[in-house]
Amino acid sequence: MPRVARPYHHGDLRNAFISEAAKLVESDGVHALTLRELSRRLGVSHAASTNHFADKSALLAALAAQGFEELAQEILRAPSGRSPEVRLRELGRAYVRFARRRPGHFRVMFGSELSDPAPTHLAEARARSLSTFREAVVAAMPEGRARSPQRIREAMFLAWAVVHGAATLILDGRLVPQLLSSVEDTEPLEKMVEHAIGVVAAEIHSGT
Amino acid sequence: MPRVARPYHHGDLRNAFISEAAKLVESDGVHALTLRELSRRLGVSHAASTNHFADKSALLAALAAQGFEELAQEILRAPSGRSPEVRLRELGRAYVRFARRRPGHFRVMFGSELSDPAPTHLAEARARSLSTFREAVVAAMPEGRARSPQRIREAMFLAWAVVHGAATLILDGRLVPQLLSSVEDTEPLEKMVEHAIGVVAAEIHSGT
DNA sequence: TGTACATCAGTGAACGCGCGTTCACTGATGTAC
DNA sequence: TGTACATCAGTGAACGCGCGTTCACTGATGTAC
Repeated sequence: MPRVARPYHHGDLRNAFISEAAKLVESDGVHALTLRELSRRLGVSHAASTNHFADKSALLAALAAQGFEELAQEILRAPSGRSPEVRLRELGRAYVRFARRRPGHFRVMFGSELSDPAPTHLAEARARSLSTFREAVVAAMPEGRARSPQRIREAMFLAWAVVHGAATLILDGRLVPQLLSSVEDTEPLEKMVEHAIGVVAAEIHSGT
Repeated sequence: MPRVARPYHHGDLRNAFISEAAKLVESDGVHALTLRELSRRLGVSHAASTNHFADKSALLAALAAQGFEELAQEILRAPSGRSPEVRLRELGRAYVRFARRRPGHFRVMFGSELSDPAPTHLAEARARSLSTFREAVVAAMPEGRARSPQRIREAMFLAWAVVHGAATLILDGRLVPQLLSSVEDTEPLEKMVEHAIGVVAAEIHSGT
């Protein structure tokens, strides 16, 4: 018995909605994300999503939570065997790499469309990925009194500002044409990111 | 003859629309910005804006252009008498200060709601403020071969990523509660910003 | 200083549109026996 | 292996809503003489 072209049951519509949402945000921006457009793209009636998401904000929260989980994984996966400074650089690379690989997730995670307050699972996933980031930054700092609360805050802020700014400018296409001839011009971009991350990692590691 | 409470003619409705738009974006986000809501707040019929803006995107463009003009002014106003490194720090401060003073403008200027391609006056204002930024960064670099195109790109990217990341994280309230106990907690925030800007300015000035 | 008149800057009703959400429904799937 | 039945995951029509935009209109303002 041959499989019908469009089975009544989708199979994994929940995840299909999430990943299609990420694609849509990546190509058209958060403001273009509607449940009806997603349903259209998935070839499903526009009421189908209610079986998987209570409402639109639940879908956004699921997408963001998935993003924070993956970001934490990405950070944890950064090689830790080598020197703290190298590890810190890996951390920064991981953040920017994540943003570039999952631009739709990133935009929603750090956009303003999420409902406030965030549902528990999202708040937890976010807190978890930030803790992971924080721990990696602290580990790269010199020991002793250089790890005062003040110093830690400054290091965190510096590291976060650089990687977040880099990711944001890249995703939003701000570097073209002033700093980059085109978005495909990936090699000079890598060099700029490497340089910025290197400066920050060296600074934090030396702990001046 | 006493002034009527609501004169038929507003006086400067065009600018009123722009500044009310900035306020609305600041408090409720870009997605809450609608012509009808602005009209409501200004106590004017919802068709009144058509006399001043062809459509909604024209209003957004005007708001963004005004923002870029002001940002360029802010950068130019940074004291230039002192050392290049000090001047570079002033530049960074100016960028972050602008974002905090005009959060509504900033969000629209760097958001994704602007029509593409941008109208000429907006494109020009944007290019002008970026050039101003770039010139200030280059001026702070050591002379000679340290000013190669590659080095300039790297310095620009580093400086921009830090201030843009800082501004974005602050405006989006990302620092609370991990790095800041509350948004009003302005003193530790100033210190973090100062530190980050100082690190970057020193790096660019020394030109390693 | 008055008057005629063009232009400017508002009003308010109406439009079509796409949205999120709800609802009764039905086909598909899983399970107990 | 077959059957009865509960549950799950879809459909499609309908809803009310707020939006941007258009339109004929009118009151206010500015200007020529």
